[in-house]
Formats: sequence, C-alpha cells, structure tokens
Amino acid sequence: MTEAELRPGSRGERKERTRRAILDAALELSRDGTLAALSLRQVAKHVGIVPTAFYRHFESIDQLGLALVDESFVSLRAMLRDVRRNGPAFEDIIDSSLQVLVEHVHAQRDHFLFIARERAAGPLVVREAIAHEIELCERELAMDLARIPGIEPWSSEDLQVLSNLIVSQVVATAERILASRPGAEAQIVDRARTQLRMVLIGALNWRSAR
Amino acid sequence: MTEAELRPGSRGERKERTRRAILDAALELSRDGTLAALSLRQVAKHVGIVPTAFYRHFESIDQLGLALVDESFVSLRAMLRDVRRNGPAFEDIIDSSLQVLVEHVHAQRDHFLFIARERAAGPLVVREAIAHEIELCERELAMDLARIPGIEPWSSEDLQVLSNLIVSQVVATAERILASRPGAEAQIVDRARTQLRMVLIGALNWRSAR
DNA sequence: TGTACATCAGTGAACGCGCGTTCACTGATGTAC
DNA sequence: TGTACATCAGTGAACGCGCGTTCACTGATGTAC
Repeated sequence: MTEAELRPGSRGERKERTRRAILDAALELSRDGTLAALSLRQVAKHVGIVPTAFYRHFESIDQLGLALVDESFVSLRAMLRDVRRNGPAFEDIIDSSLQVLVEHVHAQRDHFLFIARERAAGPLVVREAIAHEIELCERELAMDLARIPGIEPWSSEDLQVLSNLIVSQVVATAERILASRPGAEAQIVDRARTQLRMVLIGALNWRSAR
Repeated sequence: MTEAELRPGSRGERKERTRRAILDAALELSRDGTLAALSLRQVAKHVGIVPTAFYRHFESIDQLGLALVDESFVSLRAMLRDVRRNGPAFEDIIDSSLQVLVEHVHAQRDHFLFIARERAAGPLVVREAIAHEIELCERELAMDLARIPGIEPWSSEDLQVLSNLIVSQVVATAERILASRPGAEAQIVDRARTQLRMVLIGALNWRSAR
C-alpha cells in the first residue's frame, strides 16, 4: 500500500493531519524536558516523516512553539468560559472554579504542562507570547471581578492588582496539581480553596483598612 | 608562563578556583536557555579548560545543577535572614521585606533566574531539589507567621496554608521583577505591596468569616 | 634539606552519534482546457 | 470525460558541526623518608 492509500483524504486534509501529528509529538516529547532541548529530528522521527518534511509545516522549533502556545490558550480560554458559565454566584464561585480548574488540568494535561514549563524556560519568543496571553487573561478576570458585590467601585488599577494576585495564585495551584503525586491532589485543592478565600476576604476588607 | 605560574596557590586552591569558574560559567551560559540545553563542552570552553577536565569536578551537568541549587538557596536563605532581622514589626514588615527582596533579586540575579527557570524546566533531580528547598522555606515562614499577633492560635496546617500562599506570591513577584523592563519595576513592587497587604488582611479576617 | 615516589588537575586524540539545513528528486493530487 | 501540466508533501543523500565519553598521557604539586 502506498502512503496515500493508508492516509485517505484530500492533499490539504493529509497535510493538516501531519501538522497535528507534529504538534502532538512536540507536546509529548517535550513533556519531560523543554522545547529548547527538543530537536526537529526527534519530532520528525516520532511522527514518522523524514526530518526535512518538518519544514513543510514549520519554519523552526520556535515557530512550532508559538503554534503550541496559541493552541494551549484555546484550551485555557475554554476553561475560563466554563468558569464564567457558573455565573457570579459568590458563595460557591471558588469551589466551582477550582473544580473546573482540576478537570481542565487533567483533560488538557499536556497543554498545561507545556505552558508551565515554557513560561519560565522556553525560547524568548515563546516566553513573550505566554506572558502576553496571561496578561490578557488577567484583564478579562479584572472585568469579571468588577461585577462582584463590594468591588464595583474599585479603580481599574486596583482591579488589575487583585486580578494579578488571583491569576498568580491559580497558576501556582495548577503547577502544584501538575507536579503532585497521585494522593496529594485533594490537599492541594483544599489549600487552594482556603487561600482563594483568604484573598477574596482580604480584597473585600482592604479598602476599609487603609 | 606555565598554567601554574598564572594561577598561584596550592593544588587544592586551584582546583576550587576551577570549580567556581565552572559554576559561574554554567549560571551565565544557562541565563537565556536552560540547564537541560547546556552542554558540558560549552561550559568547559567558557572556563578555558578541555572538555574532559570537567569530569574532575562534576559527574554530569545534572550534578552541577544540584550544586547550583545548593548555592542559590544559600543566597536565598541569606535574604530570609535579612528579612527576619527587621523583626516582627507588623506595620512595615511588608515594605521592608519587599525592599530586601528587590535588593537580593538584583544582587543575586543569576541565582534567582536559575531557580525560576529550573524550578519548572530543569532536569528532574534539579526540580525535585528546588521543590524541597522551597518547602523548607515555607515551613520556616510558617514558624515566623505564628508570632504575628492575631495568628498565634492557628493550627500548624492553617499556618502552612498561609505560608504557602505568601511564598507563591513572593515567588511570582520575584519572577516578575526578573522579567521586567527597566522602568516597570516600581509598579511591580507597588502592586506586590498591595497584594501582600490583601493577603495578610484576608488571613487575619479569615477565621471570623467561616 | 634532598631525594624518590605518589597524587591528580588538566591534556589531546579519537570514537560514534544526532544535529539543522541544503538540495535535487518523486509521484500522487489538483486544475485548466 | 480525457489529457496535459502545475503543485507540493514527503524523500533521501549529503554536508559540516558539536556532542558526551574513553583513554593513555603529562608534569607540577604533595608527601614519606
């Protein structure tokens, strides 16, 4: 059988399938290591194409990295939509948000691992792209926070500051879940719940305190 | 001149000097990249020794990484001592601690960069060593927190949870300072100040809220 | 103090290997007529 | 519908290079007597 018989579809469809396979291979192979230490040849070998065929899809590993950032943040935005769907029911917003976080961290484990790793150690362009995306998330969260009773009158700078605090806390929690041993997740989530409560209580009491 | 005439001292002293040069070279060369992508040959070349001489000092790049973790946390502990020296004067403990943080981040920039990077993307043994050291810092901070008025009666688990929250916040702040453009540091520190106040206010009001 | 020997940080040649990138190519798919 | 040509995803050989690691070595320093 020829390659075309094994992989039916139009030329465009088959190209897209190879592109996907390259992205998946890069996510998997960089799992324990980093994109910066991943070779084009390793990726090609894992996909089952010749090294030079890589160039039909990406200019370099860095460009592949940018595509993975885009893709990972599609996952992340899907998560944020799920969080938002639960509405601004203040009582259990922390619990439901944490539950959504845990689900997405497991469902999109490779994407979260990728972001956590490359955020700190990826190629410069990749680090910048991730920083930019996280900034966008912070701004979105700031707008959501503005609707919480007791926070409405805050300045946009103050909203940013709180959003920044919550985002870094959620990032830290996601990283802990990713690094946790099987039994330890429940404790991490319990702690995160308490921590987010402390943060929200602090935010609500902060104005009157100064 | 022979090598010995250029580098006086006993054999032991000269060996130690080369070891230091290797550690410094590794810190510098991994600055933009990661230890996992750093080659023994690059390090040797930068130090001015032949690649094989590396083995007289370290078994592998991973072992060199562990030595750098030890060394970096000596810096970090020095910082924590400086913070503690200011005593438990609650009023300005946040301001003075942040000032110490900023000073140390600048003075030991390479060490902080190293930890921030390798914490997420280093070789497994290095990541584990860093996670362990950070855990020790959290426990120390928990003990310090126990002396803050209003927090004394907390259980050790609750102290851990707060300590964990503060440490992740300080780590995030340090990372932001390291990644900041020249003019942006003041805003980062201002925000961190507000954020730490929110956290402390939240902690102090948390008991009564549940 | 002088001599003979041991130690050992650093040397340099050599190895096989995987790397990114170039180039001319193949042959199935797509398209214009 | 059939034919002739264009497109282009994937091929395979070749390149020079840096990699980690081996090995036997050198010669200054350290030590025992």
